[in-house]
Amino acid sequence: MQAKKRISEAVIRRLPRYLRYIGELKDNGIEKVSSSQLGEKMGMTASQIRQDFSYFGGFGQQGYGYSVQLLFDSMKQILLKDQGFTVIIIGAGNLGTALAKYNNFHDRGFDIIGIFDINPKLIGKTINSNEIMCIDKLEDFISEHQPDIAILSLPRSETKDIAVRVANSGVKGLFNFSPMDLKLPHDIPIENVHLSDSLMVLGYKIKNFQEEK
Amino acid sequence: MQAKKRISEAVIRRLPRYLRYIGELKDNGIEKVSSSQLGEKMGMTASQIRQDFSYFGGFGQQGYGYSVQLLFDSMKQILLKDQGFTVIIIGAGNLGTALAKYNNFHDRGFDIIGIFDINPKLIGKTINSNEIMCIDKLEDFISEHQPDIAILSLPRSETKDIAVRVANSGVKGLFNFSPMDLKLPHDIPIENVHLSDSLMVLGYKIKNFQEEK
DNA sequence: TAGATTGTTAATCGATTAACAATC
DNA sequence: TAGATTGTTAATCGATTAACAATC
Repeated sequence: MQAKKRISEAVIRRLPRYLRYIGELKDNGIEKVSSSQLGEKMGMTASQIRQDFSYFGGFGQQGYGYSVQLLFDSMKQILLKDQGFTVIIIGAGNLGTALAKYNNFHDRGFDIIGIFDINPKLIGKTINSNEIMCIDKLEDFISEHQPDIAILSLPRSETKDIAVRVANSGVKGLFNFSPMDLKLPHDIPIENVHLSDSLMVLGYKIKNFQEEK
Repeated sequence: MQAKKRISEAVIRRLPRYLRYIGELKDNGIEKVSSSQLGEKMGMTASQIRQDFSYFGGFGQQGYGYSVQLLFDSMKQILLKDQGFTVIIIGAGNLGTALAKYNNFHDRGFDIIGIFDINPKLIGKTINSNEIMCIDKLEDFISEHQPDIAILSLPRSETKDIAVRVANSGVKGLFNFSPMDLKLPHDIPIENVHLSDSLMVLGYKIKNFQEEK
């Protein structure tokens, strides 16, 4: 086992991808895999896979490879808390609703336990057995249920204020969909999903695709 | 102007972020900015900003800095085609609908010109003046309107097939929301948005946040 | 002109890949 | 045991930062 060092952002971002591929192997009843087989499948070098896994202690056996089950369990343990994570969604517009109904979150260990909006027409409605609550109840709900994560699917203009409120109340991380870089006085992990940024990257690549060949 | 070399992925991914910040300066009526001012604002080094801009020829003047207007126009020109991009959305479920209503795409130069679904209950409905069409009409529509990009907001099981169909019909890039890595026989740009991967990264960071301090 | 700030080259840092001894 | 494949160290590659001559 390698000496414990800080895991780089690049490595962290590969972990969910490992989990997906290993889960697939498991679902196909495959019991063992070598770093070169997995590398082939994932389009990366065997070396990088072994290097990445070794940051967490290494899960393999020389001469054999990796047990898919062990790899899967280890990766889950690295990424999830024992009970998974609890999540609230703030903003029950189209995007918030879509996210509330998105089953992949639950399947990957993220449970939505509350949905909030300011619009009286939405409050009281139910999405996947979660009743939409008035945003006035945000602080009370958080202190009672201690959700780990708040998903912010709000208009840009509301995002900063609400982010400060949830961070103040003790939420541990933010998942932000507004097209802005949230800067808070609180030092907590924030994951931004900038859909139009991603689309622009795609546009750039399309534009420059032909001439690069 | 630096010799023309391949722009790295890292640089490309920063471009939309530059555009956002420069647009903000412009909206605030600010006329000039230096690399160090911009770096301060964006949380990056002045050196990186100058290096990045120089890949595209450099837009500044020694001793003065950068004209915000020129920077904005240049960045738009680098990222967008003259007429912007045309986009179709395939899959008008919750996520597809949310994306169809998401105004940021339009504001950034991406115009949605068609929406498709397989569900007869949705076909004929209208989202932002786009009527949802039956997926049977996909090929005809594409050959008539030549959209640049297809957004795939489909069930995982449908994604691969539809991706192949649109790529065959001449769509130039894919924006995929299914939790899988699309591998196609066609060599075209694909941008994956893996929401649960991002959420897992956030989970990991939350889990490891305290002990790192 | 003097001061400021660029664009670019060189130095550093970090991430990926290669190599190989350890060992199952 | 012999063959295979890991975990880890060393080498390479690429990206970021620093330095500075060019020049507005």
